Amino acid sequence: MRRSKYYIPTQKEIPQDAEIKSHIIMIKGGYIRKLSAGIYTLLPIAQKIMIKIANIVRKHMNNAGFSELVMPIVSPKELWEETGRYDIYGKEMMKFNDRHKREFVLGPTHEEIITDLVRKTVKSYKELPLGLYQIQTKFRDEIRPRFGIMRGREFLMKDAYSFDSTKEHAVTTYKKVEKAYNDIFSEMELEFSEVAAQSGPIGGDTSKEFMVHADVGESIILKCEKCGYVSNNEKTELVEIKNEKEVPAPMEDIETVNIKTVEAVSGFLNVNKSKIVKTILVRAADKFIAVLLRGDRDLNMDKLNNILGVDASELALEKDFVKLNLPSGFIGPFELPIKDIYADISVKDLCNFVIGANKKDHHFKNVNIGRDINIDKYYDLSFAIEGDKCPKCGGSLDSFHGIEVGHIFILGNKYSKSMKAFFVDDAGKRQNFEMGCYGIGIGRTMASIIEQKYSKEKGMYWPLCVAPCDIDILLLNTSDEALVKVGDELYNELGKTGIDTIIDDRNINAGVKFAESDLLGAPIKIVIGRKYLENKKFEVVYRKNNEKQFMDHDTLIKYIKEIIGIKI
RNA sequence: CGGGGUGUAGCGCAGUGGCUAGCGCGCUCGGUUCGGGGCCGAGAAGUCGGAGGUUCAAAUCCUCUCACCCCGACCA
Repeated sequence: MRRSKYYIPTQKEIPQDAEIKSHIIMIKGGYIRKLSAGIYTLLPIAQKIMIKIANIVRKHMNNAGFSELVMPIVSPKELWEETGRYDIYGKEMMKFNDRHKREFVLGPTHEEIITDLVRKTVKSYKELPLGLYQIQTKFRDEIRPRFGIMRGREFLMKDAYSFDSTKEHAVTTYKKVEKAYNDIFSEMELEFSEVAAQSGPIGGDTSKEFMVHADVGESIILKCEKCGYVSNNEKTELVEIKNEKEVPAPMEDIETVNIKTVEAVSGFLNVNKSKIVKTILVRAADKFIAVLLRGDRDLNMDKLNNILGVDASELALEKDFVKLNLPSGFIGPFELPIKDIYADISVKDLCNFVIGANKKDHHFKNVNIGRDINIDKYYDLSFAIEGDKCPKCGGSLDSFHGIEVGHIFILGNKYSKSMKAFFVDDAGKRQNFEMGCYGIGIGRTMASIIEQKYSKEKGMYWPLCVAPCDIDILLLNTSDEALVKVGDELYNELGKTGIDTIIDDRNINAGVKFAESDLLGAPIKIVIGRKYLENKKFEVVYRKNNEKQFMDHDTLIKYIKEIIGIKI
């Protein structure tokens, strides 16, 4: 295309609300425009990239035996009530009424819709396994959309669903998708990790996340340097958190006026946070429980919920403390009027520690388990952090940030059961489908590529398979007819071979063209300036390695075909 | 949802009671430059987020409201 006729509304200023690289580049480079919080228009170059990413995903999903369909974005409330997710999904789900006052939702995901479809159409084991996917807009009314399309409310997602006759077959399908995902992200030249993401009731290797390595990633990943075990910090199991043995000192009651937080207690008493045990009051299923954690550890609500066997629990509010007549900021396990106490393994073997005294403005010092308080069982309740022990081999865990671009999951019969989705097996018996679901954020993948491939010095580099165009010709001087002719001829010649070329034929400053070219990130950049007229050599940069070369016409064509050939 | 912040030209911002609201970038026109968002000149462009109030006088003070952004949602 000719840049003069193409729509790429760039801007020089960094938008006020853009914080991360990909967001800044996408706004400056004319990829996206915000319409409302978390809602964006995809402009032509972004749309081209999205289509290419989607097509790579399609190719590998098709290979894995899945068929593409498209489900409606709007679905009736009743379907969501069948699984109970109408309430569980809560405020994230955008709800509205039609003119007849019937209630509908904008699909945040499509398990219910696909299960409904399959239960109505698939009746026999002979039709299984069945794999279906769509590339569809999703809407989730996120609490806090941010980072441009990285965490938007409206976003494009590939979501796939599998239906198998047995658990074993479901695992086979799951493995196929796992392979497909590895191929997809590898093809896009992303550095990523496949990360364990589930330790709950289903257990085992039944859920994995695909994480693109990036400092701005919202997920924290732990990796064992010794055995290579990788997991999301939300899911990393902890077997042991070491505490030093000490000679017990006598317990003391200390006045701590208005000293409420671990931070404050630590400073006031001059003790390390790891020598404080915090008592967290949690409301779970209409009753209150207390959780004991070492002061430097954070409570992982997911782990707690799994242990309690509840879907959700929440921290007690100030009014709960009032109701229970507990002094907020000073509660502790000593004579606590809450009988359900869950202690984290970080508290085990801890000696001479500090706890709240259950008395306003008082803490106890030198508390010891067995002597002052009793704990008969320890649970794994905290987030793993760098330096913790690997649950597999005992090695040390390292941590880094990642962007979750894909998630694969074995669902079992959770949906097929609640929605009464059956098939008849080879023994003539009615069975629930064994399901799996598999997502990839298409827009988020695009943003992730920018996070990894853009640098201030070299500009953006889009891998050929996803690039908004293959070649970017910078025609620096449009008032020089001879040069214009050279540019046009090259542009037309490449166009005829089907190579996707853009030529910057605008009558503007060279600096602007270079700056915008760095934002566009076409893998091959060709510069035609006055220097060309001297020696008839094109300046060519392959952005992947940022190598600048000068070559004559025939060499250039050969070079381009070589590089583009890699793609085909 | 809690806390904080911001809304003034397309974008980034200045303007804390006083005349006709400014600056940079962008845009238009003219000139110049012609390999890293260049330079000179001229110009177009604003219901100062909205509503109400205080005042002789409001972008500026007050109330309400809307939108957007940031932090938090680990507090024991």
